[in-house]
Amino acid sequence: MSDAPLLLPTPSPATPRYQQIKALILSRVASGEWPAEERLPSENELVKMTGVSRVTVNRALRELADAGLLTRVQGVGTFVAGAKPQSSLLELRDIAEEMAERGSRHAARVLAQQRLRADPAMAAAFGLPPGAELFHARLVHLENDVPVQLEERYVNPVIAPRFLEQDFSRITPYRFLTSCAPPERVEHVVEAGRANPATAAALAMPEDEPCLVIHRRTWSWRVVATRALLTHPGTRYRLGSALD
Amino acid sequence: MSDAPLLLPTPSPATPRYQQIKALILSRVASGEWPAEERLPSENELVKMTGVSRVTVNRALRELADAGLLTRVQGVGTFVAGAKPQSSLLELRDIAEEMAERGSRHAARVLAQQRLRADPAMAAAFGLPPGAELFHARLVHLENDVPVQLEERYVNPVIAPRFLEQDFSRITPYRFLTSCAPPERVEHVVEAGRANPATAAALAMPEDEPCLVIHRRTWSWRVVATRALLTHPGTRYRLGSALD
DNA sequence: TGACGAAACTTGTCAAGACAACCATGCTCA
DNA sequence: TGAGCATGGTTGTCTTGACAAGTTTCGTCA
Repeated sequence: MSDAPLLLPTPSPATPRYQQIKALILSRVASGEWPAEERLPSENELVKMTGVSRVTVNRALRELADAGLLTRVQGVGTFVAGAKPQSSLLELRDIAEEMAERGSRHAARVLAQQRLRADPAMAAAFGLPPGAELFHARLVHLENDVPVQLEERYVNPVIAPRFLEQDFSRITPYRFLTSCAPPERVEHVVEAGRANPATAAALAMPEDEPCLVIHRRTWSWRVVATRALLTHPGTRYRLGSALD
Repeated sequence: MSDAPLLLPTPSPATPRYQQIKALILSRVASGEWPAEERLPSENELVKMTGVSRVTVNRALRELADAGLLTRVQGVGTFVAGAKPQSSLLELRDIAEEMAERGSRHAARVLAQQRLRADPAMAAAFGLPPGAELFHARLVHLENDVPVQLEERYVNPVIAPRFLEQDFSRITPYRFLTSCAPPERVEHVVEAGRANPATAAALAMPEDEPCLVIHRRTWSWRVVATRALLTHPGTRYRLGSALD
């Protein structure tokens, strides 16, 4: 058993060892090598495998368990947490940040970015006259190359005049917009539906399968700043939210 | 310097020492002895004060910092985290108040109100040991005599010791609980499902019809205060809310 | 006076060893 | 056969000791 390649050869200056252990575990779980309910090697085995001390292995496993990825039972072992609500997707917080916290890679595919004129329903949602100009972007958020959210974003030009110049594969609309105007009020409507052909194609899911749509409006400076329709595959989703 | 009274004299069998350190810090912060922005004693000073090793002090401080109660700066020190800087984004509203604003009449039917022991999943949601005691209430909210929401409410007894004595046909659990402890953090999980027989009967809806379930956890004083499962008929629901 | 640098102090991390609490297994003994 | 116990393996926690990395302070030197 070669124990070298499991960790970076030299104590990498930037990332502590317990983080490397966490990344190691995460990668094996993500790759399917250790499926759900699988029992992990014991702490002592991981010590032999990685060459670090048991305290370090323990800290890595404990933090992953605190985060909900693992389940630990004293006297028995450590297990990959079952398929629970744990595919937390979108948040009130930045979706890219959330993924980063989970150790996932975020990417976004921009499908459209344009100005358009509000139809009566959209105009009413913004409190603007019908035909008023709005900005619009449509993008798909990917977690480790898997599509997890379709974002239809409508923006009041008054709030973010430079919205159309942004590169949303580099900065999420959420992040850009909150930098333009802090949201003072938020409204959410949750809707259970089924994927229409366009949605199914964007999210790489079968047509007519169940999905959840979050309608979100945010106000800034007393006017409706943006409206987002966030579509997720499946019947369950975590609306993260928000602390202090 | 007497170091004895700061910690329990004997290594208390149940609670580990790092937990005792955390409780010590928490109590001083809660009592106002260490106000916001105050600098805490250094790790080495806490070692002298408490008699435990620095690793143990470090773990206690690190976990409190992870929870957001403290701020740590390498080379400088540990500080009590400032007061809640910004507002909560998702405001919770009392369902009875919402109805009043709409000019509807609210009523509630209490189906159960009891104490129970947490199964492992519920215990995990609360961060309590399995078998811990919880309070529970099940009630149906009526809008103009029409059932609109089935509320399954689980409560951490520490937060609301008198929960079982309340008459929830007169005051909503939400209203009572927010009077006990202000929520500082909220988490929502949305789930689309179909009504099982019990739910259908409670909401006077056909069995197997679509419904939306909101799982809501709220934190107060850094612990999980309550968990609510709110079931609504239909495929659309306005989560509400709010402001600064 | 001003710039530089050493020293002290802080937090961040890791190692090695130890004991306790808990669980599963298998063995012994009635 | 069945109950009870010993044993080994697992996680949970703690201590001592150490080094690294960051900040502040203050003294020294130009």
